[in-house]
Amino acid sequence: MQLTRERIIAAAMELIEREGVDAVSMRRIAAQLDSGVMTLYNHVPSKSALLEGVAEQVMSGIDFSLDPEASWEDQVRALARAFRHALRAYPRCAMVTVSRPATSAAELRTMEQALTLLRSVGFGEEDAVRVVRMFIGYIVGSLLREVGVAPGLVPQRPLGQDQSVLQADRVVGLDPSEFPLVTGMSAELMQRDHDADFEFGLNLLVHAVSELRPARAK
Amino acid sequence: MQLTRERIIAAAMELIEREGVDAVSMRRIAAQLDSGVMTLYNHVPSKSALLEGVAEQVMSGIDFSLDPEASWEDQVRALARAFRHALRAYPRCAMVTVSRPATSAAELRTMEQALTLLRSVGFGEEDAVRVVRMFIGYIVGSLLREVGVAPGLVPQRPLGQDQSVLQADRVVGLDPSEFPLVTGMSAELMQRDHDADFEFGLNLLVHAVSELRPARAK
DNA sequence: ACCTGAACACCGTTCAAGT
DNA sequence: ACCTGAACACCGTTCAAGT
Repeated sequence: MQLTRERIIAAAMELIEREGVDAVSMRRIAAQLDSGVMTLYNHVPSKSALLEGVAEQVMSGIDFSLDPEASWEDQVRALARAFRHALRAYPRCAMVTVSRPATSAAELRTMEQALTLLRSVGFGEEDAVRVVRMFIGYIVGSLLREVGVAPGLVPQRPLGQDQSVLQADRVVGLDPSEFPLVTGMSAELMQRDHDADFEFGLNLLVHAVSELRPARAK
Repeated sequence: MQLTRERIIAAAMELIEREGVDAVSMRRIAAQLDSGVMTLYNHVPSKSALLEGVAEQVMSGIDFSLDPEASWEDQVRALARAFRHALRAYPRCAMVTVSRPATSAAELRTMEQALTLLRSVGFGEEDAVRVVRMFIGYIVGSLLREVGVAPGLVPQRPLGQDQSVLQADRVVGLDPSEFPLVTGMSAELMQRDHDADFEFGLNLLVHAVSELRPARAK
């Protein structure tokens, strides 16, 4: 089968999801595709360009279809959920995506869509940008934690079977007198309904933003 | 001069800030400390343990001193700012920090402090955890973008002089008919007052959380 | 146009050996 | 207790050579 940029990106994404970014090497991808290492370079200029392709692939998974009948708050919610949904489809690839500058068309489309929505309901340029950034910050930050790589205690079953990740469950073993709440609430902290948590924060944000709007809208 | 864990971590942090995480290698750190590579392993068990040390160092920079006279909203704000402040002191090391599970005492202390504050003003266990996570999500997500590695358009002068980062300025060159707002607002999008942006979102969040509280407080 | 092996300048870490 | 060089099994990428 012919080697293509698409197949190479797909192989990289598979490998990232299965073993993590650190396991990705041009040599391993080539092996997986039954080709020589150097063959990859006929379709992809470098490893970092390949990872950029992965990022673009992840972001192109965002479903932008909005219900124009819905309230603008619901449209904001839908957009935020679509972003989150695309990232969650490939959690480890999503980490790669949010760890590099956004330059691809797929990434900019998200920004464009969000700005359009906010401008259309009366937000000024400056506030529109700030609100979008706040939502992106929240969505990305939540996902980082959820995937188990950010502050806030490691939350769930690890994605891989690496011991390095498994050992993260050691909230037990903390000094309860130093961390009474963390130890006492470890059940709360460890096993979470991430979707419910996300909706909780999303509602707070939408509510906050919705209170902000009328004051500035013409 | 004697080699110590502290000196090794400090050298790693310097290297990370100057050239980025990818430039960090045990060999380069050793060279910088005028020692053999293997000497490092007498003080640090592995490279990944070394990076965990970096993360702990970053998190230990959080200043937890709160004014007990202040309103709880102001205390929440102060805590959020202290977290952000510590991360911004070493932006590239902060990226390393938020990219790995939080297990160190310094990291857990942040969670403990935040939970204590929220519980003391009447939030239930579940809401306290959710609120803290929302703030962490926002702070971390904002910083990711601000440092220039997350979606939302590359914002500022790159930290290093690498061409790979410099080329990120190419919002010019986009098709204005496809991205009218992004291209039209590129000035807004590119040069930002990050502190003002952060305070903007922080205020919205605090306001949202403050509206949530009375409904549940006893 | 597409493929490729050899080679180069790097990695992290094990091990056996030094003081 | 602390240090270290050689060696091993890896990297990404250049280059010259093949079809």
